[in-house]
Amino acid sequence: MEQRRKRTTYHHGDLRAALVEAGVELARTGGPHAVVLREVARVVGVAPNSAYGHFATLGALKRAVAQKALREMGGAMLARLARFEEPADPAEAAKAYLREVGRAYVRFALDEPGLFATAMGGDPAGTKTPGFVEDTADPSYEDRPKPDTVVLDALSRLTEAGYTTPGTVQAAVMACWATVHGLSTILLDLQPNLPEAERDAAVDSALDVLILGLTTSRRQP
Amino acid sequence: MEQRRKRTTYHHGDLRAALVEAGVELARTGGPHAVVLREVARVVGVAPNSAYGHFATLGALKRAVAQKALREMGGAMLARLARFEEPADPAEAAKAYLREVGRAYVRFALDEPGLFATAMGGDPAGTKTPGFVEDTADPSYEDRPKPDTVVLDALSRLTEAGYTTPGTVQAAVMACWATVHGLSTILLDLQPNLPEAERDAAVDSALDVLILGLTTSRRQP
DNA sequence: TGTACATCAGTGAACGCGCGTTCACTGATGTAC
DNA sequence: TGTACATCAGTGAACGCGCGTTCACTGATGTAC
Repeated sequence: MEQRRKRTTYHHGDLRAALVEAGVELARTGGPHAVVLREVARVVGVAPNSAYGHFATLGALKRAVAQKALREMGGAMLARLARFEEPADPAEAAKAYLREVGRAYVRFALDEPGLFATAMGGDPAGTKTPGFVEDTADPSYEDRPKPDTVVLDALSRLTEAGYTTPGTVQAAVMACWATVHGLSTILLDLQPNLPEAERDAAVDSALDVLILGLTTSRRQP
Repeated sequence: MEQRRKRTTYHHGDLRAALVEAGVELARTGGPHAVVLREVARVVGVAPNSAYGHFATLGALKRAVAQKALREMGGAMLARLARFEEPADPAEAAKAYLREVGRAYVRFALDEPGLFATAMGGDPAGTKTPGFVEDTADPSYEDRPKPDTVVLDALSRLTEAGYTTPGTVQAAVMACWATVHGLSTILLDLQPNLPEAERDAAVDSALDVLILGLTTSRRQP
């Protein structure tokens, strides 16, 4: 809590980025609630008010932190998916890929609960911030999609495999998202003490139901 | 914020219940974050420290409030379900009932976002409270199940209708819960501005996928 | 190459706030005789 | 029925805390000549 970096130069160099980065680390440990202006400044080793040169308000800083957390989640999912070996059969591959995307989503939530809550937490009582550019074009974002992009990608593969028609993708997205997001928040907030084995079984069986529902024709045979 | 009730007697009568009730009302309006000891006391019209006669700590009060919110959710779901007209065919009835349970869950979340967040919010930084009975046997709770009981009930009806085998109920619970809870949190936190029509469509199609997945045999035909 | 000066980036001190919790207390209540 | 007194339930004032934000400032930087 009182770790602070030494600094030799008077000018920092890139204080804005340092503030956001410190905010992300605080969020990682303690969730969005832990992103507190004075603590962020303390970690960076800078006066409490120096953030006002770069952010109009704490809310603006928190929004930047949330953006970064969201991208870190997308990046983590992508990294895991890169290691995924696809089945030969394209239909099976599409299903297995979607399952893996679901697992990756939940895994990030469980591994990084603070960042997950920060990324997903709604607008954290932040007000509008006129005068400051909100969605900074951070070059480090480019290889890191938002998680919903990853989910969408998996669904379009399912469509290509002939399972869902393009018209129903919209609906399928919500079903997928609800399942993985629901699993994540339930396991984190409501069932935090579930043994690991049961947890994994719950995730897999919920994904079973999801994929079965997505790949079964709407008209019963 | 500064509404306070007048009180004629020095002794309150049932201050404990009044504090919890005031807490629930604050949670209804502003979520768990709004349940603040001094504000609760203010609303009841009592000294800020008087709560310590009934709760060891703010955390204990918040936990009581969360319990009550959870029961209010269960009650609201039950009230809606009582108005539900079942199809004649028992298999269809079981499916339609589950769908209605899902709708009731999400509806409560959308209608009472503050209470929903309070009921579902994990342990809100509250510590253990030795010396105080935690799960008070409040008689007003008896007709109000917890929401998960309602979901479980719907699933056992599905089992009776021959859709799921008793062994897979555990798994089915998680799939259901994830869908309805995920829908709720997504629509509240991540997509708060979705038009009502699209929102309802999203809920229904996600429930479609869920029910289809639950009622389709695991082995593809 | 060296100096003057405008601009920039971070500082130091202070503000007012609402919070949870503590302490010693006092007014009201109910029971015993 | 009336009084004494122990118990109970809420009080008043204060504590120390960390917060977001403001103000006038000063040290460092870069550009013009």
